Amino acid sequence: MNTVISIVVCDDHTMFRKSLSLYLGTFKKVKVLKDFANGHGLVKFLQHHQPPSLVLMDIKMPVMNGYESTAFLKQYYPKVRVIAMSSFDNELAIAQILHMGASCFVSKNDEPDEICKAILHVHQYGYYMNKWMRYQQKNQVVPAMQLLTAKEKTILPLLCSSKTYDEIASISNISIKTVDRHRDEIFKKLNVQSRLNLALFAINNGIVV
Amino acid sequence: MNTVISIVVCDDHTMFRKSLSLYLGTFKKVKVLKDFANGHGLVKFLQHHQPPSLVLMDIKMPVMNGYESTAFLKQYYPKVRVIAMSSFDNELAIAQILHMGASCFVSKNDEPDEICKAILHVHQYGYYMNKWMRYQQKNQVVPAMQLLTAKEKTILPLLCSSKTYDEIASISNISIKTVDRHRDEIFKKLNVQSRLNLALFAINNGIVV
DNA sequence: TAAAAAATGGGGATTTTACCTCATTTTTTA
DNA sequence: TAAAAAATGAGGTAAAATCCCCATTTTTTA
Repeated sequence: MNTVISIVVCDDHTMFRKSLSLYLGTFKKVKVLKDFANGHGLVKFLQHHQPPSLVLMDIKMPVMNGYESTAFLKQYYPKVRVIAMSSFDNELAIAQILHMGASCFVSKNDEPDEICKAILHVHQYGYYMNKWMRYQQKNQVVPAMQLLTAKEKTILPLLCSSKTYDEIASISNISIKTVDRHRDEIFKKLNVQSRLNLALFAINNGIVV
Repeated sequence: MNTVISIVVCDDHTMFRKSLSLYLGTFKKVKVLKDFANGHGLVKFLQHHQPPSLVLMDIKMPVMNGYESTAFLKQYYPKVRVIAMSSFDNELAIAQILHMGASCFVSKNDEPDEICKAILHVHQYGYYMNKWMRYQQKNQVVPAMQLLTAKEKTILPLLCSSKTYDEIASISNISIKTVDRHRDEIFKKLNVQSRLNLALFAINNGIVV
């Protein structure tokens, strides 16, 4: 293929996003169409522009994170390939973003060269087997958030804040006892024993910011 | 001045570090000597090489973080200017790194152009007044860690883990009651009401990883 | 439409945290 | 060396969190 690969970069850190875009732009085969601080910018862009062939997607972003953005793309623009990026090389987070429809994952701790290979390979073959993908395939990792029910997912971020159960119950319009039950289930499913532990886990997985 | 500004970049994210280095290398006035994943790499480098005139220093890094690395540079290589960088634009963290001896702070959310200006200005005048520095000067921010005593600093990360007071006491070789007292003081000084709150604060300040 | 899963919430017990007061010893600093 | 700061720890209380049990209603799925 000699066509230029059009790319959009989504990452909340301007300096990273811009310098990576500049770097990628030095390759003849790649053209960075646009870059956004979160998925929302991309969504608005797609309303009036042709979609790129590929999106480099950070996982942890404000407003609209990588999980939501990837799910959106897969629903409305299924042909757009997504390569997920993250600074936390957490197997559950990787499993989650792949489950949302990402074609590949690269770590921000990888060499920049790795992302070039990923771009070229994903564009040509639809996948790229690096160490992260091999690990996922070998260990059949189940994404943590998959284990949680809809209600549990809404309770989770509240448990990761300094709100009391009283406040969480009030915000969620349910009784403290129900919050209690949901907490029980979440703890069991994610294998933690305290809200502090849960918060550390959630931060580590990009589930809460 | 027409001399080339020699720079070292310290940041644990390879992809960011490398692509930023490539970007900075495109400027005639700047030469990126070397880049490291943490302060320890820089320390080893300085044992056998001439120091750079400037270091771009991430705050949150494993092994040897930005605070420690800046303090080290100021003690043994006081002529080397440090520009601190971070993804969390936390005023207390900025105050802390400036207190350790950094000449300027730039956020990873700033435009890449901002770092160029900072480099040129710090190299020429020793300082660069951007919005972060203005805020610090205007509000006379006192770095949080400054408020804590030595013992409190050692207890802090333990409080941010899921250890019980029993375990913390055992690890620290003091009674639970003493842990209790230290916790009291830390909470008051940092104005938090729970360990979960403390952990979120500490993560947000790059105090714990 | 029947079965399964999810969401709801009451009762109750134990543990852990949070927050006081007070006092002694050790270390640091002026 | 005297004063100040830091580290130590006891006693006690109230609140919050953790972890069980149980059952009913609602929603989803096969």
